Amino acid sequence: MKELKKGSLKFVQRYNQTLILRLIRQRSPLSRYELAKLTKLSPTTVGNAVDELLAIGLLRETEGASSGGRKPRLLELNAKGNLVIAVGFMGRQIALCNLQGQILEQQPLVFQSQDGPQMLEELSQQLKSLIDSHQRENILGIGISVPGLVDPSGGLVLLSTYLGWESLPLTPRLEEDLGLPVMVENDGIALALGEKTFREALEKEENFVYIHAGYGIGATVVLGGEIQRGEGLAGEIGHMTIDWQGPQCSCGSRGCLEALIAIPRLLAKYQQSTGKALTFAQFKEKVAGGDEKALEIVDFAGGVLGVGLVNVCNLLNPQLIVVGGELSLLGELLRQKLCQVISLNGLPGTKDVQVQLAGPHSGGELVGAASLVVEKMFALPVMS
Amino acid sequence: MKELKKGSLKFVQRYNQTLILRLIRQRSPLSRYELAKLTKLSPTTVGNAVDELLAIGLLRETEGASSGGRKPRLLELNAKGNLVIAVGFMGRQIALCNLQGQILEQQPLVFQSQDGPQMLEELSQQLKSLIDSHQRENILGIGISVPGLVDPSGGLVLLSTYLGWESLPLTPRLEEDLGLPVMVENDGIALALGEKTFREALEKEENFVYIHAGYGIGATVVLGGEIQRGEGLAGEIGHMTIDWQGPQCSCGSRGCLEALIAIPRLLAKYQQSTGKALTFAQFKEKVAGGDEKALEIVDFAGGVLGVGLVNVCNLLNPQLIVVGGELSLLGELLRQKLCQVISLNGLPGTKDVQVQLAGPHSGGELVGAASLVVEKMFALPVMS
DNA sequence: CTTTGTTTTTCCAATCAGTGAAAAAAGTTT
DNA sequence: AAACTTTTTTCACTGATTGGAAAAACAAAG
Repeated sequence: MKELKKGSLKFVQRYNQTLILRLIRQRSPLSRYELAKLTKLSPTTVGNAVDELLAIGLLRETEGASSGGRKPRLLELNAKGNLVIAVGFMGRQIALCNLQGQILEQQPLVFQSQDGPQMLEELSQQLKSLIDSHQRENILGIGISVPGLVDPSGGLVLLSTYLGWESLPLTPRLEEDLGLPVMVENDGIALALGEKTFREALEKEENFVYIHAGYGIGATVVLGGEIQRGEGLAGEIGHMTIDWQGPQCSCGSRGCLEALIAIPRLLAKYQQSTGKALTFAQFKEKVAGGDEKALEIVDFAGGVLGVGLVNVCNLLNPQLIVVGGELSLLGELLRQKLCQVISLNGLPGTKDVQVQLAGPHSGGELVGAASLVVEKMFALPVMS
Repeated sequence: MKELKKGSLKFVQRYNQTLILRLIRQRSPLSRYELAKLTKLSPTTVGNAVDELLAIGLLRETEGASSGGRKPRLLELNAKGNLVIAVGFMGRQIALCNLQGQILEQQPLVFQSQDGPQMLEELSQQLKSLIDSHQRENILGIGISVPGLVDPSGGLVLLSTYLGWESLPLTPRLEEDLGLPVMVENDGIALALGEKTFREALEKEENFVYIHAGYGIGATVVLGGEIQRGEGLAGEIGHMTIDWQGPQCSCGSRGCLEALIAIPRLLAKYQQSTGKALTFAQFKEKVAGGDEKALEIVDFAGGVLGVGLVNVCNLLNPQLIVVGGELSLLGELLRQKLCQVISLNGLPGTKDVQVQLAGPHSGGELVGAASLVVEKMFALPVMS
């Protein structure tokens, strides 16, 4: 049974306050009067909650135009005074974002030392100088996206071969150094959370799957508006069996998605049929240039990934699939093949799924990292 | 964005009341004193909530033994005074259950008329006589499990080819006739909900997948303690592609789970290799009798279903998989093959999943139907 | 310029759920 | 019978929401 906590009056207050905050994010600017109508809370309650949010500095008040009566005092997010630092270890970038997930400032994350735990010291230094160049009190927190296995609640990086980290208490150390809240997440989850957080303001997509396809293939599953982690390791779509008697995969199974269409496999396939060994960047150019063999391989990749997506759709029936990762750089061609396979092989009900590529507009790692902190601000409280 | 409702004081009260009710279900009998300690609510609050629950008749008070002080007045569920009627259209049975999901009385559901909407009238009659033979005020509601497409919130059966129903307003009609709350669900979901509801009292399994494998193959996904319906049609695991270039399936894809191991396929396979056409019941006996060809086919079915389960585990990483449906009658042999495939082909983290057969102990359709009503009683309220 | 009407915000008394401590009740043990 | 324990009830208090009324601020009409 879920660990259940008692309900209290304080909880109701925090809940309603968050409700108001979310409403303002979604449809700002709003007056107290409008908020009261929308939430069906009493004017008093709205007034008190707003006063508090103003005092904390989360909201900002501006004058509105009268529509024949007293001028409304419009409320909106105080974007300037609420900043978030985003750290992306995949792309080795660091950025300053606002609450809407817009990047205000960006700089590369550079390390003198080799990969390993000692990077932490340098990271801390670089963060410190970024914090000091702005007002510390305007910074809400720091979100970090790390490729690897992460324990977000403890703030640990359990294992990141890419960075040479193992059981590194990232969050506690930085929090002590910097005196600001710090949150870590796996890069895939951060990406999906970024999509969810900053899309939520616009539309309601409670059920979607974010696919990261590149050198490996993973997925992040969001159902009922919640990221689903299962017992901690959900989303390993890369080792889904598509071809029961297909080629052996490193995982022990046969015909896994990854064994068929991870980037190294595609490049190998290209080399097999043409004799040319390419990097992925070169391959991408071939595709853009209309190279026949390359297009064939994109078609193949789309076909296989499409079958994988059909499997996912049949099982979870999401409203949206976002395809990110390097493979998504292959562009519209890939997307169309995916849609084609889905509409051909999907079940009647499940194939109305939208397929989108996570283009540059779609945030990326830094926005995902920022969303770790932003989500907290707008998350409805749970009983405590 | 989720439709958000305001928080109110009344909500807190209802929430805490439910909290107490759930605690009593889980660890009854409990005294008010113990409840206050467990919930960390004040004695006053617990006292008031319990008084109300007693007044409604949901709880019962008994005398406890003193441990050196005043005798505790122990509280437990008032099982006798809170009954639920369960209707299972798959097995055509009707039953009277208590809040723990135990079946107290069971009778076949018989119809004079042919399949079709007119069955409803007869159902209503039979329910009426069952209600009249007990005290109406002791009956909390009626839960109905229907094979087919169901809209539970509207109480409609959208389509059930098996029963010859289409767009039938089942719930509204019965509620009008009988004056009791009625709930419908798809049979697969009801089964899974039954597992969830009556297991919750014992252990916490928030992430599990219920597989119904028989003439068709479906799944019900429970993540974070919530049944996941996606956009309405989740769980169609039967058309998951396992063998990319395998045999054509009726759905348009190739090598679907159903195309490989639905019961008709298994029987056909048996006929192919032995020339004998069997019913499933006969096939089951062959298996029990140790018939070599039959065992081979069970092994095959387990192998294929196992791959499907690995795919599910990799994606969702559940804690438990319950295999129900006719195929589960093949017993331990099948289960062991499934476990074997999972431990061979699963990823390191995801293969600690438990696999259980939904044996007769595991409730079944009627318990699932009953759980529709019971769940409502113990569900934590949401803001309204 | 004043009056009237509208829109928005603030104020106020009332309600109601939860709190914590103390009293009361009901036992057991010495 | 007295002392101690355990459990329940009582009571005065806090604090969040409520709904209505008053006040504030403004536009348009007279």
